Amino acid sequence: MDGFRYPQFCSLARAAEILGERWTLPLARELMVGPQRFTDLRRRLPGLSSSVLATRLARLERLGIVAREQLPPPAASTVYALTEAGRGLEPLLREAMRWGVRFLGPPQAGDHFEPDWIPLALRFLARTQATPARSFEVRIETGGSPLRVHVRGGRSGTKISEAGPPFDLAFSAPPLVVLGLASGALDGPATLHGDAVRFEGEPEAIRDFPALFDLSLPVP
Amino acid sequence: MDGFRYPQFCSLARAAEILGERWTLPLARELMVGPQRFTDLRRRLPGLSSSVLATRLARLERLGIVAREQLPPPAASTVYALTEAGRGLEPLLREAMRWGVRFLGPPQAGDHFEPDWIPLALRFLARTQATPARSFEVRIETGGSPLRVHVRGGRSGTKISEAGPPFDLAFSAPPLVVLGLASGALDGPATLHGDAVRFEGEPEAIRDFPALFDLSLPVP
DNA sequence: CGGAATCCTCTTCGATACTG
DNA sequence: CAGTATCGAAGAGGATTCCG
Repeated sequence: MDGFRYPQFCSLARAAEILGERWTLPLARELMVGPQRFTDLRRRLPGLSSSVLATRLARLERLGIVAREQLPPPAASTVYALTEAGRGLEPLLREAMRWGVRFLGPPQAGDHFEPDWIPLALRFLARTQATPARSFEVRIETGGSPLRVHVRGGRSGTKISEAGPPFDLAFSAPPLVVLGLASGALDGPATLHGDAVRFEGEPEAIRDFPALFDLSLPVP
Repeated sequence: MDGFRYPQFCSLARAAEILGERWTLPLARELMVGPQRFTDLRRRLPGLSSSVLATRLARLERLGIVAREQLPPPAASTVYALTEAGRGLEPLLREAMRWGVRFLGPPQAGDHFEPDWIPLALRFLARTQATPARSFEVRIETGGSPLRVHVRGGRSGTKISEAGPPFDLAFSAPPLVVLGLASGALDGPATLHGDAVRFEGEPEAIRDFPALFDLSLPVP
């Protein structure tokens, strides 16, 4: 009842027993964005049935990777959040996301997409070696209030933070355009001056933007 | 026929599709040790049937993660080796191994164990922050010829290499004793002077050995 | 909203046996 | 040695329904 067991004395096998179940990795990614309600998770993971979701959450809770929390009265509801052990998955998810980029390819019909995957991806795919000393405020248009991410290159790699600090260039674009700019799949200057994007600051800075990330997408 | 597909435009989902199948992660770990024959893999992964192994290898080969190679005439035989993309799994496996340590626990009856997992684990679990400037030659007793690993602490983290360079302390021990010493689960000085271990050099250096690794096992 | 319970289908696993 | 072929059993997945 507690999943498959690899008969091996190896910590990688233990990790694989937990994470190797279907949907567990995408589920962990969603929780990495922030605490979510059961219904949020169902919406964000189309194809995942409620019974399987309940099973996965129960197991992760039992293992101490996820914890339920009660939201304060106004919005009284249960949310699922990562525990310490769950947040410890970040390096693993980061490397999985990096490795998977080579298999990403262009979006397929029916593929789901969440705007707030972009801030997560920028965080996970930020270069850790020296990058150009440029700073950006990226505003991701979601339909609702834009997500804001501050991106700063530097000697010790790219740093991602909440919006706020000064910037060379701020630009506002739809999620997939941000991804295209970060990967270099879209031509920076042309896109910046196109209809879909608004910006303020130094437009030339956009040329350095892709260098801040480890993200090379096959051009669609 | 090509496995489950998560309907998501996300590189983590692509990685999960490939690595989420049963046995794939342990299989990748075995290939990370070095190229292996079909039969080697069956022996090293008890419980994995030949048909499933063949299926996994075929898929990984099709995806360009594993390649067959022919050994030169004397030992004419096929081996499976990681390609570039396969070797690119190292950071992911490293983080999975690190994360899984918290679930490792003591060996269970029936758990399989390969001596050469120890060099791999030392490599993957080496600390990346500053560690004590001590160097060790670790000789892992396998029953056959000992595996040798050179471990050196320093300002930029622990470095693992083939045996060779000078050392403060060299010691020879069975695999699980090496693991116990690295994790701190075994008392260094007592173990070193016990029956199971032979050493040369500065015995006091053993006290610094656990500090060179990110490995804290729950004491059995 | 947040699940638990059912039911049914479809994989997939693992064992075994067999072959070049 | 390096697989393929076959097969029965188990389990996972998905849809749906119902309930607090």
